[in-house]
Amino acid sequence: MSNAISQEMTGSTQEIKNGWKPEIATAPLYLQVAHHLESRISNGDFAVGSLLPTENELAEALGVSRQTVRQAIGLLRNKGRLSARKGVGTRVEAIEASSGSTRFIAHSRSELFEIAAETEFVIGFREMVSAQGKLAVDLGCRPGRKFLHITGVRYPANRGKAFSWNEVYIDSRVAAAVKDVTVARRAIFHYIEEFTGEKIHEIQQDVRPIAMDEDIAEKVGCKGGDLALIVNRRYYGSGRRLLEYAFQILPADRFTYTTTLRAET
Amino acid sequence: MSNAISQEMTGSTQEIKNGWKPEIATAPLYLQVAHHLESRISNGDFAVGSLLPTENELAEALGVSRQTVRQAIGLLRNKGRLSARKGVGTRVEAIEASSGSTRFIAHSRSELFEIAAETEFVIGFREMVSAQGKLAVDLGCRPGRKFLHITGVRYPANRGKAFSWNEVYIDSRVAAAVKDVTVARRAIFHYIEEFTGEKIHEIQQDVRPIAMDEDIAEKVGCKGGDLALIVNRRYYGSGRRLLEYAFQILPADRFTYTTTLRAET
DNA sequence: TTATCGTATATGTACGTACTAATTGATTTC
DNA sequence: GAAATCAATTAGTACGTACATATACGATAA
Repeated sequence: MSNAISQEMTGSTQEIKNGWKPEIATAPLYLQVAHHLESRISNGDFAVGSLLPTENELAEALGVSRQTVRQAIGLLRNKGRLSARKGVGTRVEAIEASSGSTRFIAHSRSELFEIAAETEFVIGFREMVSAQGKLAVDLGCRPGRKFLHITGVRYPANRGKAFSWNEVYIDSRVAAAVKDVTVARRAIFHYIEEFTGEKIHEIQQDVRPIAMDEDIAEKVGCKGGDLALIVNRRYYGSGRRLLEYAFQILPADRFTYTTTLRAET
Repeated sequence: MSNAISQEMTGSTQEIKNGWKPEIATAPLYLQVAHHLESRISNGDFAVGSLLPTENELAEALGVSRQTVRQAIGLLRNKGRLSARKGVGTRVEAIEASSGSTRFIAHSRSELFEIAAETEFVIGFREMVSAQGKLAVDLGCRPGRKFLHITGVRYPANRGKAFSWNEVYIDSRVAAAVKDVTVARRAIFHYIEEFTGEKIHEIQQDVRPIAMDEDIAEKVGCKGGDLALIVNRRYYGSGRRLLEYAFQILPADRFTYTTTLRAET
């Protein structure tokens, strides 16, 4: 054992470069390394377009094995933050902010967190409902199950122009998780995870075009009949129990759904 | 060295279970294992919902290390074919064919291959064009660059109802790759890769809603003004050279864009 | 009968080594 | 000067080990 954690524990005063110091056994090491690298990138410590230190250098500097560094780099490559080429090195990539329309539809669970953190969901209405008919079908449950129904508008964190209309259905068993929330600054399912201690393992998301409804259009500042995207999400806990169902309506002229597909190797 | 490749080379007649035998050093081992597992899944050899043999069993049966098996399983987990739980095992997951509307928008490079293989792109029109104005902007190149412009309709492999209108722009330097193609049964960028020997490393894709144009509507069998999704794709070779730009228009009532977001751990 | 406590088993994490292969840049050669 | 060659560098692949941790199940005790 020669990594920085044990050094920390044995009271060694040797300082790891750039002030990094591993946590005390919360997250796995490769995740800590990934977060560390990510923050140093957004710090500008590793410039976009430049090459990262080599895997061996990083491993030595952070006091972990090269495998662990590779695992961390692998995560960031999946997210598009890094790209690697054999014989060359690992390059810091720009986060594509493709032409004007910002990315506000998530491609991963962690991105949902980030988006939610940058926005505010102002809850305007809430009631308990019993799933019947189309709703029961949408929720994939038998009629009669109780859900907390919440509606509201999502704003950028700085309270600019509203950008989406949101409706959320939460399983009554976990609805207490949001009973005191009037303005959500985190993802709703984050509240649920915190409340139950259980992790949302899977989120199924689908995107469809619709024509904007008259009164929803008014709430998000556009005209009825305008083109929009509706994003449906189903949140499943362990054993594929549906804990939350939500949909979101985004004006099409403001938002585009962008993805980057990469070669595996 | 005790894996099945070396056994093969030394002429050992020992037969690996289920007729698997590694190739002679073309693809990396973990990819071969991944493909092997995938084909056995679609064979029904590993039933959906059941647990795979343990990593150690697979490693021994295939004559590779557990690490290699894990790498292969990791790929298939990313694709959603498998899911693993600590202390339990690795489960074969169903490919979600969510309620009626088939998935015809790719989420990964390999999925583009698969979709293209299941469909036919019937080319109806082709000409050389010089990028000007909006096209130059869409293509992100300076005006005057030459492209081969191809348009046509994409059908299911069995030649049922048309399902999308397609337009493709190919960099003139590689346009020869498709000069003899009138019906494409593979992805266009696959022809380009074959022609140049260079791999398309990155594909950027964005999805937006539009109202269906009158004459395009006619070609895919729906009405003008109907809701549709337009999928733009930019194909980049090494050094982010744009080699191909394409867009595709899909009737909204037939197709939904579905994604599954999973927890990292 | 119910609750609790091991124990076995599975994946997850982390380390190590060794070698392969793509790329770059300097050097040599024509 | 241009082309071929070689050496150094860097990520990729593949193997090994060991231990951590979540889960299921059976044995035991209340």
